[in-house]
Amino acid sequence: MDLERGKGLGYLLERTTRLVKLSYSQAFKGAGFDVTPEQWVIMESLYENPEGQYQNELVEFSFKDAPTISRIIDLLCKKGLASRETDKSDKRSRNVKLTDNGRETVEKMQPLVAELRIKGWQSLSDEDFEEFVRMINQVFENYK
Amino acid sequence: MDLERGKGLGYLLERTTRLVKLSYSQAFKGAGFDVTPEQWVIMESLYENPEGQYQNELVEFSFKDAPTISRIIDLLCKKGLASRETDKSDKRSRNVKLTDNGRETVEKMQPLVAELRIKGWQSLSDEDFEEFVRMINQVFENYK
DNA sequence: TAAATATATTTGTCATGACAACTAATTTGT
DNA sequence: ACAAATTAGTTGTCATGACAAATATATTTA
Repeated sequence: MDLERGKGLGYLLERTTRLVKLSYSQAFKGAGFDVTPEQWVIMESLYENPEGQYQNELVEFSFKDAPTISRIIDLLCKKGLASRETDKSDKRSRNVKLTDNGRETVEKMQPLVAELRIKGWQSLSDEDFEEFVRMINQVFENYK
Repeated sequence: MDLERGKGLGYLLERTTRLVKLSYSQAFKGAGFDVTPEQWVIMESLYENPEGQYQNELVEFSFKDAPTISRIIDLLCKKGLASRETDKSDKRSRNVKLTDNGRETVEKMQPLVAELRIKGWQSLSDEDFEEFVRMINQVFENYK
């Protein structure tokens, strides 16, 4: 890589992340799923939490801000993939759950996502994976 | 990192990239520079190419699409940091250059950017850097 | 050379993401 | 108990980014 052009880490991270997202996005669309990668991440989290999650939990989990999460959930609800219910004991909170349709969609998408994840690691070893996770998390900590 | 939650590579890349961009963005703002990280990347490229660059060159360099680049340049021009001139021999092409003010701004920002780049690599060795570049570029190739 | 293609850029639309400001509900401090 | 502070979520605004479609100019090809 041509790092002498001074583009540095941010450039590498940014263009790769953009490509990964694009790849997921096109694969989803190509397989007939009207779901963005961002929506997928939320759906996966909801799938693993069948009792539902409060929006602030999703905010914490995703490192995105509350408005962003609010709008992603708006879209999931509009598409009938998730539902929102005001909490009985704290009327500020809204519990988000997948609908039956949402759960089915996650299950149908899982094999495709598994494939895409494998694709990303081609030509990289298990050790590489661990190293990569260590380093990217160090970078994350460095900017936190 | 809690990878068993199935978030995979995309999640790691995405949240880290978002944080890096946020960190740059806030540092720029805090230092009084009204420049986004995306605008900075373009400005840096233009600084290294004083003869100017055509928008399609910037598209290729950045891996972004033409509309995105067109709009980033709109903003740079609006802020008086860059200028656009229709090419004499090919009236479709527009040559983009930094203005004097744009060049000065780059020079003033450079030390801050250097600091931020160092910050990102804290606790990581030179070998780490090389490994990281190798791996992230492999991931990039895997999705290309 | 005229018609078909290709290229460079722009405009429109939508989703994401950051920030500020707002509403509504809950908790704290006195 | 009540005013102040905190918390959960929403709405507005702007920049970025992807995609589709449009415009304008160049190039190719029949």
